[in-house]
Amino acid sequence: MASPPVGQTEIIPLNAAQRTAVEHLHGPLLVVAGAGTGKTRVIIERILYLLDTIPELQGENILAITYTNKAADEMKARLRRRGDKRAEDVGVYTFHAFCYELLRRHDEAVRILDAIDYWIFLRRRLDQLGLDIFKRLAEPGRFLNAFREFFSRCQDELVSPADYARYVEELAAAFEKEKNLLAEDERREREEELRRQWELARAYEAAERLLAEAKRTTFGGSLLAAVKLLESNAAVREHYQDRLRYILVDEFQDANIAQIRLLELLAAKHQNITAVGDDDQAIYRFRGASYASFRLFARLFPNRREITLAHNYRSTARLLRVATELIAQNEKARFDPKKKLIPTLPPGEKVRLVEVEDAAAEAAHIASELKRRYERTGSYEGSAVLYRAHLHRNALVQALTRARIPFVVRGLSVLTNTLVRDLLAYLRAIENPRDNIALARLLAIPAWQATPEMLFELIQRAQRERTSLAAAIESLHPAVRDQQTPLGALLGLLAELRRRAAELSLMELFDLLLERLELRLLPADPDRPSFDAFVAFLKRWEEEKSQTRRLAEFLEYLDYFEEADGRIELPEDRERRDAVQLMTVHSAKGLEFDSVFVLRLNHNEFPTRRRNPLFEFPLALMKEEHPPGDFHIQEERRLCYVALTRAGRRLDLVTLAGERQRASIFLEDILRDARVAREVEQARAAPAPVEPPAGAVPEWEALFAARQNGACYSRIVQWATQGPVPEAEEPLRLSHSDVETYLKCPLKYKLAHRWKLPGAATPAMLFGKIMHSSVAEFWRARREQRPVSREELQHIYEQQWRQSGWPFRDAYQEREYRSSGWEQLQGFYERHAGEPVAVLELEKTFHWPWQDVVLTGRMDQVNRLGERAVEIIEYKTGQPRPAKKVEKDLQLALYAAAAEQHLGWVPRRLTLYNFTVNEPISFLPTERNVTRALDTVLRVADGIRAGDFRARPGFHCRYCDYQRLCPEYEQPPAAAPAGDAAPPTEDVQKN
DNA sequence: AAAGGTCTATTTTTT
DNA sequence: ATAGACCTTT
Repeated sequence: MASPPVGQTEIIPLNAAQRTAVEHLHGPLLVVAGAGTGKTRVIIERILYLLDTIPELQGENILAITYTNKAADEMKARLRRRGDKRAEDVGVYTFHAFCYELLRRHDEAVRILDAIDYWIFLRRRLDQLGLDIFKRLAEPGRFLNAFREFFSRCQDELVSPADYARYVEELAAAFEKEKNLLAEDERREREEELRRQWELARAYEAAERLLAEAKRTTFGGSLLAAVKLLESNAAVREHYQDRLRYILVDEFQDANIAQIRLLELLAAKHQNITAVGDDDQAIYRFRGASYASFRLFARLFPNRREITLAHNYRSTARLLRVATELIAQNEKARFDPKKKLIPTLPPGEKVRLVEVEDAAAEAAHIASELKRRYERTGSYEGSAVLYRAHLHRNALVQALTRARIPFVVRGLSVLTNTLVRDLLAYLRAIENPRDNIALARLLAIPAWQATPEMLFELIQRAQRERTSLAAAIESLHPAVRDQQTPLGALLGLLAELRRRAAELSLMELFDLLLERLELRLLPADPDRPSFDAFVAFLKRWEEEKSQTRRLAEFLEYLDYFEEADGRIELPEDRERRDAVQLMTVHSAKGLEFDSVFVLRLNHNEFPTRRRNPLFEFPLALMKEEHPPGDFHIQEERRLCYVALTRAGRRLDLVTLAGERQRASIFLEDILRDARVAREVEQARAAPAPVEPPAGAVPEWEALFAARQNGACYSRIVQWATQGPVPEAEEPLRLSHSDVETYLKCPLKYKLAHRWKLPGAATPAMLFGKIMHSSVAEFWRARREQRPVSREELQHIYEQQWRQSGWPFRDAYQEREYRSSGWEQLQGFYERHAGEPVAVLELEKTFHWPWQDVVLTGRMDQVNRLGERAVEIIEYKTGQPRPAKKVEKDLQLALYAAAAEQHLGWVPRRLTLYNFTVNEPISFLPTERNVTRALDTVLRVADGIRAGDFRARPGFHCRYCDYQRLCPEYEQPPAAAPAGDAAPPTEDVQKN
């Protein structure tokens, strides 16, 4: 428990229902135990009662199953406390740990891959998955998460690759029969869908085969395999059936079909199975939990006994009244629609419902409430803030940091920690001397004594000399070679470690790095837990996952890890009690707090908007009936119920009431009945205090002050948000891509175009360049009246590849790009080889002074159509866009304007030629679109001149090079805990 | 009322 | 990239 239990302690005697559940001896038992009714206690007491009552019963005859390791550990600890050997021997497992052990008896070598490692496993074997429709050259891993989720869903439902293939065969057969009766477009649609299904079935089969060959399995796979083993192997089955005389399952509402089948098999002989849970708290449907686990249990064990625990020992009566009213709206979907919690505590305070203007006001409100309570009680213990999605906490984290309120965030990746990011920057700069982003980060570490101005100067020089930042340092300061200057020392350090990287393992190299940096963290350092988690991650990789143990392989792994949305989480912080707990509602399940805030109770936030998976698990394969009503809202409502029932004495609900915000339907649920509404006190919070300037977190410098030791703690985020900016050249020069970059993210524009810090090239960009220059070569020859044969074009193309090289590591991607590029070029050749040449310009650049800016650009090709009439052609690689989108394309509209108003042409036609489809789209931009494009340019110019460079996080961040420098992805340093964090005892020398 | 255009935000999590 | 919500136009 995250706080001392407010409810029933073990001294209070069991109530009648609890006692009946504990003392039930023979046959199946279903315990429907609402929130706070002492369900874990019943399980423990029941195990102890069985051991006491049946003398010949051994610990190993009892199996207790939970969902999380944490729950299992807690149960073990409570059994151990009994000090009874038999109680200690009771098998307490998670479902997956149990299956894993079962499988390992038959194959010692089997290992389980978690979701991220499975993603990486598949990513490295993409070429063997037989992908065609679900192949994306620019983003090879694009569909892997969807695949992984789908495979896992299949396994939850006990559907093997062979089962799925059979299902698709049936679909195909049905289609064959009907297809002559179908209208043309419907037939085509069905064919299309069938091909997708075949590919899905093939990929599932291939993925499982690859896992088996590598002696790996997944969580879902291990469950399916365990069930198959028990079904097919009588000896194993009977062994377990004999041994397991009593089986108890906690949180049964979250069981999926495979887990229920497993239990059925294990309990077949003795039938002594106890399922405990609360269907109102079923919140894991999205990962396969059955719609109706309780109903399935009832069907499998018709002679079960059923007990309902209704007395709640956690929450005040008022609070329960509100929570109960909410969940009652799920009526149709509930196992027992009438179930109600019975309060045992006094009425207590009213539930508070507060309307605030926006996210900042929400954060400010919660922070000031917390502060008020602290002033009253002298502690932050026992308070939690719960939210639906991690994103909802961002403003709050800032507000709490600013207010110096200690807090612990669950599920935060240490990859957002400044120190960890710095160490990673060192590792990256060691591995790749041309990694400018990493080096920029390092330059902002005080120990190296660089300034933003120095960085800008270096960037300029690197650009002029077409080299890396590191090379620019050497050429700017020849003195660095003798390592007398701080920058020289930095380069020297990187070079030394780079030399050693060949012979040292990752951990050896990392230790050497720490030694050189003289990084010393005191046990009480707020960064200690993040640092430790990071080191544990490195170790674990080296020992369990790596082939070579070398830095290069690790960085490849880490890139994939991040692409797969992997997080390195802090172990749960049991020590820091005097802190507010921030977590998602999901991770709050099973916990209780004296005081709970639930935030963002808004339409489309909580409940979240409905979203369907890319690959829907087919209804036809589902082994259970679908529940009535709107399942999404029901599940979200259960989640909200979980949130409300975490609270003991105080519950604060917060909703945004800004102009475009609607309240959550759950608030309506609660307020609909006037008698319940009376238990809620409604208020409107004071307007939010004025926010500090964009992106600024003023206290960072103060928070850094305590961390002066070691050559770490980069100030790059402050440089990026508050530091000086190189003077802009006036008039401002803007290309279409500058404009688009600024619109996407002003901070990215600032770093890429004002700082001019170059990001890394991407495979897609390289491919685009190769295709463009191949075509330009082709037209250049044609313009000179030289016919070009297909072989010559191929020669040109291959020449381009040779010149560029492939600086990326993914050989599969290169192969695919290379062959697909040639195929596309041949399509282009078919179309244009015989065409008369009308090329007026190739790669025509322009600088058009317009109003107070200069518009720049480069037209791929301009064809002559008449006296002054021209066609402007742009070539594109990658996913084609529909014609409608193309017609509003900013780039082409600007080119049209430049052609007409600056180059003296009459653009008759703008053509976008996409290589992928080999189908040009031609149009003439409307007056309106041109005006709009030019307006956009002016708007952007205004923003730039006003110095508005706020980061705009979003979808595009995924492939943004500057993420490693971005304030949106870096947590402010934690406030040092008052008092006990002594300053470093020695002033560490800085290199 | 329907259609089309524009804006906006893109989960939750265990093993 | 994409879907859904919301806004505008017909």
